[in-house]
Amino acid sequence: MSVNSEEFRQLLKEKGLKLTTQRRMVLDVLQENEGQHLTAEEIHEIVRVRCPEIGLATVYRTIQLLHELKLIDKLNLDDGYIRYEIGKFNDDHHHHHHLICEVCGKVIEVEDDLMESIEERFLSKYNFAVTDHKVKFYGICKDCK
Amino acid sequence: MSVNSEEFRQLLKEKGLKLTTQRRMVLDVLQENEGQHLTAEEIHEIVRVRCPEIGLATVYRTIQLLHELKLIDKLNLDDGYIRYEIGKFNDDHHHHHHLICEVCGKVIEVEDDLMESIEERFLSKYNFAVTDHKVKFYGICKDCK
DNA sequence: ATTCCTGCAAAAACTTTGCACCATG
DNA sequence: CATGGTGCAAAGTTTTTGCAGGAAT
Repeated sequence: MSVNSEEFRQLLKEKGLKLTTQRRMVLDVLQENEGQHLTAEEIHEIVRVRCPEIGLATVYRTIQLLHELKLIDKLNLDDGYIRYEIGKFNDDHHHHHHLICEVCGKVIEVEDDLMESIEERFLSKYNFAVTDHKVKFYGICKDCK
Repeated sequence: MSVNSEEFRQLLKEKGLKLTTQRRMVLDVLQENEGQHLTAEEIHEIVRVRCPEIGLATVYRTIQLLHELKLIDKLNLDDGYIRYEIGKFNDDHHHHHHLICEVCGKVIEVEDDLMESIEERFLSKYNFAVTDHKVKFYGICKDCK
């Protein structure tokens, strides 16, 4: 499920990169906060508890790296921040979507593969081979009705 | 299809706002560039051809206003810009999705209502009433294969 | 040792705000 | 002529970059 230090070191090695305390800690924070949608600033604040000297720039650089390594997923909830979460699609493309309540702003995560039939249709209709998707549904959650 | 000056004036009046040359021109540009995904800066440059004295700040303010009036649609292609396009969902919720090619970056627009069955499912499964959605599919287009 | 990384501060990029003057209704 | 809008410039935010010192292999 989660990536241990040796696996991480190996992934970095393939790109000629090194495993540093800072990289390990940023990944740890993301892994420990699965299901959260954290901004760079939020990640920085959490990491700083254990590693007070870490700079925000390093967090930004690490986040980009983790995204390139496909360890984390980027998402945009239209609030002016880019948010990140640990990638759940490591285990065989099990995507999830976000239901965003327009009243309370709550974000509900949904695991669902219903999108697959649509993706097949795009292949036959437009000859476009979908490899990933990002879906946001806006609406009203059960508590706000 | 497109919003004329009187309709626009009426929409503004309901909010106690005035119809100005600048607002009319920004809306014109968006309407004339249907299918494009324009940034504030791009809109500014196009409007400036006809109205050289318009300021970028006015474009930003107008864009926000048009979005509140639901005349334009906001979209994010993860390139660091917020982009806008004339809303096609005026005519009875006929949404469209974006197919983004990971090789050439081309954005293909797709009109499709296949999402409806999924939305119905969210209602029964999560009691979440979807009112809107934003969908981006990433993949490889036919030209890049 | 060499190469890569980090922290800091400065810069960049995008967007918002304040204010005096101007335009609309 | 009252109210709201505009342009400009300044300030705000979020993110990126340059560089000298520090850490990893």
